[in-house]
Amino acid sequence: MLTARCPRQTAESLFQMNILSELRDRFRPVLEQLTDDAESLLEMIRPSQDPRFGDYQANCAMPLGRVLKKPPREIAERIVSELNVGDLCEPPEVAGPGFINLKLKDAWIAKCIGDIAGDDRLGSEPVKNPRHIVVDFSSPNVAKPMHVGHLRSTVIGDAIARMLRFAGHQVTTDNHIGDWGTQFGMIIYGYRHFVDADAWQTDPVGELARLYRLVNQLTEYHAARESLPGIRKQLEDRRAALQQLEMDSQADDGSRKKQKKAMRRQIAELEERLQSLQARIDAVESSAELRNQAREHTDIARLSRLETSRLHAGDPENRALWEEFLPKCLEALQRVYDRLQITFDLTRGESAYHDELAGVVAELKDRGLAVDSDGAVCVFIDGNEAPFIVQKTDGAFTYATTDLATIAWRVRELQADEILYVVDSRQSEHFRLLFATADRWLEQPPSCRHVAFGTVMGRDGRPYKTRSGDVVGLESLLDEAVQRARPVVDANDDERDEPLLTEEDRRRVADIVGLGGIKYADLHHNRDSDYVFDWDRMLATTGNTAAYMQYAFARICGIFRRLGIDRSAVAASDGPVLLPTAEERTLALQILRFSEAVDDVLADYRPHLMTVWLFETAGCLSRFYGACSVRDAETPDLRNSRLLLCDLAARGIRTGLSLLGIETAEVM
RNA sequence: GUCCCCGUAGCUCAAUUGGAUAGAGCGUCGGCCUCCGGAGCCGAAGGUUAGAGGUUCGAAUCCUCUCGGGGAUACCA
Repeated sequence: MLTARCPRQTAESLFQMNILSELRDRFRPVLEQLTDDAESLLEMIRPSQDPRFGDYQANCAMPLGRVLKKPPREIAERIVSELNVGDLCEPPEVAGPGFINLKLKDAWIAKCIGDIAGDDRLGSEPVKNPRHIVVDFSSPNVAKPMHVGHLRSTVIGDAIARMLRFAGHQVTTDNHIGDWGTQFGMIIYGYRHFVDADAWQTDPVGELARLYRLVNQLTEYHAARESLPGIRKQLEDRRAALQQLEMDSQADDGSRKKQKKAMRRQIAELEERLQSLQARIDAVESSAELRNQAREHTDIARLSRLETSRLHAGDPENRALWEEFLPKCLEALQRVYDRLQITFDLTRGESAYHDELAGVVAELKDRGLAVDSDGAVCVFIDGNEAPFIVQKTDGAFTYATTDLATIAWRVRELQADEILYVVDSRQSEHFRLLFATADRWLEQPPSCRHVAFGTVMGRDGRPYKTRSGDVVGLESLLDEAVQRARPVVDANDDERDEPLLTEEDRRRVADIVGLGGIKYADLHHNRDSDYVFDWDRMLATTGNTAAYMQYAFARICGIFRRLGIDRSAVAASDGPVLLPTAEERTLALQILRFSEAVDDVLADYRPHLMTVWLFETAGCLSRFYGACSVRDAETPDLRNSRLLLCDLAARGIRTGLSLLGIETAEVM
């Protein structure tokens, strides 16, 4: 099996190397003769799950059989007889109820490998109709320190933005930070009453975080004390009711059983709430200082809300404090983003839209979309019980109003075609109402999409917290990741006869492995399921992890280094692509599927489909190593061909990881 | 109460959105090799896809009900 490599493609002559698209192009004219709706049937051409059924399969004969009222096998035979795929496939086979199985010719795979050998995009073609897509992600509240909850939005949003950009879309990443909300009133109040002047001088951001936590704690303390008697009463009532029910009913019928069950659950919930309220109260009362502060600031909740509304009303002193606090908060955020290598084109927080909110509400009312209801201004969307509140009884606007103003701005100023919100799935109702409102309000509403994701859980199956029950700060999380990655890096290098890494190298590699591990663990889960945060699995050197993938890359680099061969020289050389073994063929085909992986991710914004490709590629690579020696290849051509496969696999892995925001190291 | 999501191997997750015999990793057990980076490769065990009906050539996936878990639910963002 031997095929001459095509002449190098120039950068200008972009070509397509997407097997699925190619096959669909071949099927299209045939299917168009049979039906008006060829496109939906073309979707049914897909990679085979089982290699026994070839490389790809077309499942369109069965549904077509129903429409045309003919046996599906007969239709499949007809499609096959009219299909022109002789240059790329072995003769197609019809199997089962009417599956058409397609096996690619080795020669064609080899030719395609030759075509993409010099291509940095591995044959992934930029989209023909680029759109302007705003990706709204991360969006922390500035006065509060970032925590593990912000990680998913940040990592998933960044990966999606990178891939959209790679695919050729115009992308604007926008960090819609919370820089105008109630938390600012809280730190203003805290600053006025509790600031530690020395701490403020040396570590302003840390001091602001402390002030926020303090005010929050005191506020919750008073709220807890206030609600405690009510909860106790409820609990007693429930317990009494349950007892009554148990005495009344000798014979349990179904509904009574259910009632009791519901009651027990309510009791358990109340007990839990009572416990956590009590813990909050105890935390304050066990410290003399906090006890005093609580006594002196009984009205803290109302007063800090007042600070917020003063800020919004333009009070010069509060405004000055805000101006002073904000840059320091942004700096702290930037530190985290720098470490994660995440950038935003825009950081337009809520404050940027403040002046437009009154206009938004007025316009909604004029258009009859918003109405007064119980003193608040609301938009009601059919089919939703909950209102979309754009102005509260006290006259303040809500995040609903801000989000509407933001959409309008993005359409007006950015000419955005599409907006993606990478936000926790718990906010899906908000977005449903937001999008429905925007659709009715704007003349040319953009296409909006809530890219939702689940909660980060601990190993106990509950939301990830520290042992004391606090949320985990993001910076300490990143520190721990790097710290845990270091022994893994050390162990690998120490095993060598001659260690390759300097102290500085090791630090850098630990950074890459640790931070990559955190990102990869998040991204390799289907985004809408909750996922369990587990250090050991995250940094494992086996299995579907960043470390394993980074290792696969470094291993190839090591082979080239040991053989004294420059990788770029291999990609640029002209020589035949040879695929004599099953392992070489499988690896080659897998490499050609890179562009499918990019398409799959973007079809529904699911980065985990890229990790699937990466993991399968690494698997193909390992099997290839086992079966095919590069160094001891029988002929120079074969060796060169194998080097080319190695180089392409390495570049595929590096590119795939980089689209997920994950780095690689040539030596690790 | 209403609405939304979920339930797949011991554990963590997939399953190309209705396709063929439900797949990986970890863990367990058993093999391989003087192995270019073994962080490897091959194999085994492990499943009534929570349960019951239904739709059709075909269901983990769609519909109905039951059980179990989570979330949202009028002025926090």
